Amino acid sequence: MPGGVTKGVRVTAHDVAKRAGVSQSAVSRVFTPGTSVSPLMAEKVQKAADELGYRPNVLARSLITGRSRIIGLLVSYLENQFYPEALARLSKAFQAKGYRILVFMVSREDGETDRVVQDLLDHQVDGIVAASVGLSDDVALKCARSGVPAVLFNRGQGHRDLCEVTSDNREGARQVADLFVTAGRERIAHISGWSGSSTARERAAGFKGRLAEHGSSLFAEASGDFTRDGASDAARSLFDVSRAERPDAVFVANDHMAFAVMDVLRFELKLQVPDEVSVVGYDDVPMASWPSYNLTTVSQPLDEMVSATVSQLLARTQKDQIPALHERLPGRLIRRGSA
Amino acid sequence: MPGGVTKGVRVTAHDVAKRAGVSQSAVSRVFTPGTSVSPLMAEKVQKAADELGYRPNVLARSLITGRSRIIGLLVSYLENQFYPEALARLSKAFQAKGYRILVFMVSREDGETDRVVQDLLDHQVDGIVAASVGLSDDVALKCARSGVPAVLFNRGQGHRDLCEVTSDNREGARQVADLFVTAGRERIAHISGWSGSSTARERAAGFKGRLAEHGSSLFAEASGDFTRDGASDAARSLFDVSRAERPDAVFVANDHMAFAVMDVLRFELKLQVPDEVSVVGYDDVPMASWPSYNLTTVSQPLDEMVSATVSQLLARTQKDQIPALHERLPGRLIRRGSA
DNA sequence: ACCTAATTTGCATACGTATGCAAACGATGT
DNA sequence: ACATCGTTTGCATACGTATGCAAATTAGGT
Repeated sequence: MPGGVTKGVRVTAHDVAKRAGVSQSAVSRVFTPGTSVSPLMAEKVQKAADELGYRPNVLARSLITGRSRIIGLLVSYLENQFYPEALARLSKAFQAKGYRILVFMVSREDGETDRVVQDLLDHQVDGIVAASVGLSDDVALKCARSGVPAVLFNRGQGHRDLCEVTSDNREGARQVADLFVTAGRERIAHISGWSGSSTARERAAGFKGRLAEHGSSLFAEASGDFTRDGASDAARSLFDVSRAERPDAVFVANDHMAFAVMDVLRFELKLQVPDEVSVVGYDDVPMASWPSYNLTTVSQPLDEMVSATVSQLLARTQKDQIPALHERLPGRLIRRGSA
Repeated sequence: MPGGVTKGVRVTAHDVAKRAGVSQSAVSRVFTPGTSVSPLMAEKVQKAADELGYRPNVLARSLITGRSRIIGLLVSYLENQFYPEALARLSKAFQAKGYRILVFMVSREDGETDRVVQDLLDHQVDGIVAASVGLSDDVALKCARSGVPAVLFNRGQGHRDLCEVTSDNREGARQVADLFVTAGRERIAHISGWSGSSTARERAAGFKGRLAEHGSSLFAEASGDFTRDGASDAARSLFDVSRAERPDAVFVANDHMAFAVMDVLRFELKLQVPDEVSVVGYDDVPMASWPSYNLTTVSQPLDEMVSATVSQLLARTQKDQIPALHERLPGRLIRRGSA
C-alpha cells in the first residue's frame, strides 16, 4: 500500500510539498494548467502526490480564482419527456466543457424560484440556466449585479439582462394551422398550455393568427395547463357528448398533453384518430414516434437550443459586457399518423 | 436605491462589519445559525448587510467547516421514465434537508464513472448517490477513505463500504411467474435487461427460479439490454414468424422495454395483447397506467427507496462508523390489462 | 570567462469565512 | 459596594489553494 495513507485524513498541497522537499507554490503550479515548471519538479511532485493520494481541493481553488466552474440549472417538471431529454443534453454539453451542474427542481411560479437562485448565487456559480422557469426581475437584477449570466431555456420573458433561447413557437403553430386548413378541417380546436408561460401564449397566438389569415377561426379552446390531468379534462370538456358538434381537429400545446388527449379521445370517447379527429402536438419528444401514438407534431431543435445555451452562457462568463441575446430557432412540422 | 451598491463588486463580511462598526466575527455569528448574539448586534448587522446586499460566501464557509452540503448524484440514462422520476424525488428530498445536488450523466460502465466520482470527491461533496450505476472497488475505497458515504440506488453490488437501496427484484419476478402459471400460460418467455446490472440478473433469476418451483420452465429468452431498440429486436426474434410456436406470455425486465415490446407485438406482428400474448413489465412508471398501454407490472416502492437513500446517506455523513446497510424493499404486483 | 536575459523557485499574502480564547460587559446575589 | 458568574464581543488564526514579486538558478551570446 502507498505509504502514509490513513482513513479520513485530508492530504493537502503542504503535505505533498513537504514530502517532495519543495514549496507549496510549486505543488500548486504542477497542478495548475498553464503554469510553467521544470520537468524535474513536475516529476518529483507527481511522485509525492501519487504516493499520498493528493488531489487539489476545488473549493479552495474556486475561492481564490473566483470561478467555480459550476452551472446552476433550474428545472420545473420532468413528467414531460422533453425536459429529461433537455437536462441530459445540457448536462452532457456542460460536462464536455469542464463544467458541473447543480440541479434544482422548482415547482412552478412560487417564490421558491427566487430563493433557489439566491442559493445558487451564494454558491458562486458561474452561470444559471432556467429551463422553462421564469425569473423575477428582482432576481435577474441580482444576477446581473453579481456578474452571473443567466439564460432562459425554452422560455421568453423579454428581460434585458437575460439571454433567451427558444424555438420559434409562433411559426411552428402557424404550420399546424396551415396543415389543418389545407386538410379541410372545419371545427378546429386548441388545448393551450399554462398561460403563465410565453411558450404557451406564443403557440396559441401563432395558431389563432394564422387561422385568421386563412379566414378561419377557432371552434373551441381550453387550457390544459401543460399537465396530463389538465389536458384530459380539457379534452373531455371540448368533446363533451352534449355538444351539438365536436371538433374535428385539435392542436395541443405540447406532446405531453397530446398523449393524454389521444388517450381520452380513443379510450373514453371511442373516437378514431385521425379519421374522426386530428391531433397535433408540439416538441417531438421521442415518444411521439412510438407507434402507439404516432403523433404529428412540431419539432423543437433541441440540439441547437442546447448548443446555443451553452455557448451563450460560457461566452458571457468569459467576458462581461457581452449583450444578452435572444435566440429564436426554427422548428419543423413532423407529419405522422395522428393528423 | 440602497447605498453603495455597485455592479460586479463582491461584498464580504468585512465590508458589513466596517459599515456596522463591529468585527467580522460578529457578522459571521449573525449569519451562522446556532450561535448567540445580542438582539442589538443582530439588528445592526442585518441592517448593514441588507443595505450592502451581503450574502455569505458558501465556498469559504465550506472550506472551513469541511462540509459542503452538496450531494453528488450519478445517473445513467433518463430515457427510462423511472429515472427522471427518481431524480425528481431524490432532488426534492435532499433540497428539503438543505442539501443541493450536483448531477452527472454517465454512460454505462466505461471508465467515465470513476473519473466523475473522483471529480465529486475533489468537490468535497458530503455524499454520493449512484442511481443504477456501478462503482468500481477502487473508487469505492477512495470514497471510504475520504469519509464520503455512498449509496447505490436500485443496484446491488455487495460491496462492504457501500449502502445499497434496492427493491426486492427476486420476489417481484416470482409474483410474475405465479401470475403466468396461475393464468395457465404455457409458453412463457423473458426479455431480460442488461446482464451487467444486478437488477436484471435478479429479476431473471427470480422469475426462472419460481417457474422451476412450479415445475415449469422458460420457453424462450432474449436480452433487451434495458434499451428500447434492444427490446424491440428481442421481441422480433422471440416472436419470429418462422417459429413453429410462439410465446403466449412474456415478462419484460422493465416497463421501458415492455412498451417497446407491446408496440412491436401490436403494430408489427399484429398480435392481440393480452388475448394472444400477455405482457408484464417492471417498475410501474406513470406511463404504465396510461390506457394506451395499461401495463401489468411490478411496482418499485420509489418513495420508500428515496427516503431510505436520503436517511442512510445523511446519517452516515453525521457520524462515521455507521455500517453500510443493504436495504431491500418489497414491491407489489400491479394487475392491469396487459396480462 | 563575463554579462545579460530568460526561466524556475520560494516567500509572503490573499481569498472569505468560522471559531477558540481571553477580554469586556452586564446581571445577580449578598 | 463588591465578588461572582454567565454572556457578548473582538482578536487572532486557520481552512487549502493561487499568484505577484524578488531571489536564485540556468541558458545564451560574444
